[in-house]
Amino acid sequence: MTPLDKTSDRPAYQQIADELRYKIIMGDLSEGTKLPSERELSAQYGSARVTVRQAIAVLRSEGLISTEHGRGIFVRRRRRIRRVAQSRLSTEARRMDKSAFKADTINVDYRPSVKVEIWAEGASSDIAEILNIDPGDDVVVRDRIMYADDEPVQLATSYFARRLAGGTAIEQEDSGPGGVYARLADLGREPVRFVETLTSTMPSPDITRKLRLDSGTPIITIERIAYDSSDLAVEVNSMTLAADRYELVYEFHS
Amino acid sequence: MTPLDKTSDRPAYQQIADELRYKIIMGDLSEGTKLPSERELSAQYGSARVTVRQAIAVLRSEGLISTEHGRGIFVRRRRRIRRVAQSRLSTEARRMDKSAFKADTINVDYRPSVKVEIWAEGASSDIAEILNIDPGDDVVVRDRIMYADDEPVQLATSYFARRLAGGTAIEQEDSGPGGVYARLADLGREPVRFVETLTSTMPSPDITRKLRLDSGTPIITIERIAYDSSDLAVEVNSMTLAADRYELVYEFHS
DNA sequence: CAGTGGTCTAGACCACTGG
DNA sequence: CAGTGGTCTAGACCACTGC
Repeated sequence: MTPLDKTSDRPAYQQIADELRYKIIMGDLSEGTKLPSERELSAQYGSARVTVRQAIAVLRSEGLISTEHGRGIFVRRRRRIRRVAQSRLSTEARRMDKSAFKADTINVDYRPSVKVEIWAEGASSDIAEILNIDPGDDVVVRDRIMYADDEPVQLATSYFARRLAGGTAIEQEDSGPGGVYARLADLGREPVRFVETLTSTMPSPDITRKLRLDSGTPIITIERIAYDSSDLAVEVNSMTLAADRYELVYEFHS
Repeated sequence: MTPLDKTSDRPAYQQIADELRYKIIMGDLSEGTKLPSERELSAQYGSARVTVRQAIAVLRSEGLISTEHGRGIFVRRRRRIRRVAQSRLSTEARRMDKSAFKADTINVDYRPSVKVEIWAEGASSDIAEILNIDPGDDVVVRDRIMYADDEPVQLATSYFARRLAGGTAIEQEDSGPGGVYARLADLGREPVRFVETLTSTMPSPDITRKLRLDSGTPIITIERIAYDSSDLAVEVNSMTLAADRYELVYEFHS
């Protein structure tokens, strides 16, 4: 272990973070490895424990480590789920009766599961405008939490005009073979064009809790609008992904 | 101001963060507003300054505020650049002599600029495999920093087989009308298919410095491979975006 | 139970900003 | 210069984990 350079301008907590970061990136400290305790590090570096904690906070905010109360400090890293935008929503995929999310998880050997809640409510002005209905008109809301090996990895909330989806399997937890898009196709409103708008931010405490995020984990927010062949919007889907669990793939032509 | 609830399980620094977060989200504290100083907050809440600093660190890590040494604490928020994947790379866009990045920035009234560095080097095994050349064969590297109103918002590094790009304007800072893709088209290798793979993480200190990121700002990493009409890769482009400055749009068909 | 991380105090000094 | 955020100390007690 390199001792602190007291003459350096670089603050002690940064020097400590630098050294630990280097060891993690170089693989000296590999995934899952337990770091020395805060008190040990404090003694090793001859700094106050608060200073060591500052260094730990830096690395946690970079997503490199996670701390577990009463257990210790550990090096993080997890496999990502590969989400390929086009293939997952293809008509063929539906024929094979794979929901898009389940298809995503299979290629990395995760066991997928989904918890669904469904209700109807008056549409917000944003949603109403997109779905071409009047504000306050009822929409069917499908709210899902997606799990990989029982860990939550994605939240998704879809909105459909109730005028369209009411009385169909879209209002059921099990939306039937091929999922909701197959049901829209049954209604002659098969979605054929999709527009996804992505942003990435740090999560609010609410999202952190729902997705059980470690600190230092951003979220990716995707707003997807699905259009039918008449270019009318049939679904609005607002998704929130744990960024450390996903890799997104888009393909397009010039 | 609500006083701290000493009986609550919720720690003091979280209660302080909660109240300030609420005011920011509700708009009581609007963009750019200066917060009370740490010492003032410390007095107001009857807590040690370190505790107030902990609350401030929470909000900073959520991207809600930024601190400026010697000046104060301010509410953050900035407009995003809308990056539409397909239209920006269309043949028409090239005909209009708009580089993709400049087109992105115009729609939000930013003044775009780009700093370019070019060199040749032996290809890494990853790059070589994609570009279908031997490892160590020379590649032309175009390294760019993109600015919006003189603030860096994106880093991008493109790789081309030197066998292909050598001696062309691709090796020049100014790659000519329509940019490098037009030059590839001149060579009969026009890129027609693009695959973008996205991830989002927290930045390393190096990236934080280069993009002058506030803490609490994730980055989006995009790896793009461009293929010609024979489905051969002609360019590998590795991009790093300041996530708080961007909104990405993808459109596709089922 | 011992050992871990989580929270908190009451100070101190430094470095930067702006009048 | 006064006021700001940045760093640091040397303690203290709490809450959780696992033997």
